[in-house]
Amino acid sequence: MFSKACEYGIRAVLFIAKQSQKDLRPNITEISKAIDSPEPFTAKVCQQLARAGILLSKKGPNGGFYLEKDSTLKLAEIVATIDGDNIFKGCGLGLRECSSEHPCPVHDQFMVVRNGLKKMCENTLVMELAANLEEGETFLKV
Amino acid sequence: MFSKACEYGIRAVLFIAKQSQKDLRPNITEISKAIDSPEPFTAKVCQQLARAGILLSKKGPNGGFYLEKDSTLKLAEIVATIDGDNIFKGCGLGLRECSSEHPCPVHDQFMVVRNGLKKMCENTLVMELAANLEEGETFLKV
DNA sequence: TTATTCAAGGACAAATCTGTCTTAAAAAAA
DNA sequence: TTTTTTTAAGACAGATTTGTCCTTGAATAA
Repeated sequence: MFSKACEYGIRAVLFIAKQSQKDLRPNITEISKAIDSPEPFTAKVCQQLARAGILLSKKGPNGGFYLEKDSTLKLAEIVATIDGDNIFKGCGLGLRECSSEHPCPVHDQFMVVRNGLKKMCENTLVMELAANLEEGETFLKV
Repeated sequence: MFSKACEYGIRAVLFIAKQSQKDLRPNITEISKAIDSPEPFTAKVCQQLARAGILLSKKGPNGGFYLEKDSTLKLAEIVATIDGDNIFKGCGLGLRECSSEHPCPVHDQFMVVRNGLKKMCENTLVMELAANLEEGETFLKV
């Protein structure tokens, strides 16, 4: 569904969000340990998210990645930054032009599924998911 | 969402289904022209589907690929054969173990979307999609 | 000011996916 | 039986994704 980069990206952001709620600013080593991901690859993804303004970063001692405590970041923004929005908009069968005027054979069926994914990602707040994480109700690795 | 191989596979099967309804047995050249896909790559995909028993094939003059007219083939079988069933079952964030006992932070939300996709693919009959194609209501290329 | 800690960035390597080419083998038609 | 048409299969090549390594530069603390 999502690329590896996107999976790591979401997991990293959720960990960072959880730490940010505790006024901590994890560095890449801590992040990749917490989410069990390859460190240099995860660094790339976090850098990309920081360039896009999704994450904030601070260099030097006690630096790391963080989010504003009152961030209203949604899942959809992470996905769109890393994987683009083709998953939310593209044709399920790969047609360049697929619309109600020129539909592929599964156009209507896919629209329902894709819109479900889109709505879900747009309605899911990173900070809320991070709160559940904090309670130990959900997990970021294994 | 799906791999290129899977996109071509579905489009190829739908074209073959449509032709089978007319008692025709298209060869690879005709198939890849009809769905606008790279011929040798499409051949691989069709061979894979034939090996899996999804498609039937016949060698020699007037040979080609075909389906039984009363085939009850569903979209889900094509997808599972080419891309595996990870898209229907796997964790959205890539966790090896993700279940209600050990859920990732988006487990419940993804389950809804994934089940929607799964149900849709399991309920969609290739022969019905092919019928709409025949009416010129839907398209397999551009 | 200096040393340390960190993100940023670029070059590289491996693996997978996508796509091509060539040859073999089967089946029908001539 | 021979030729032609077709699928089948394997080796290869390019592109993309995934993952690694090394250097640079910024920021803080000492």
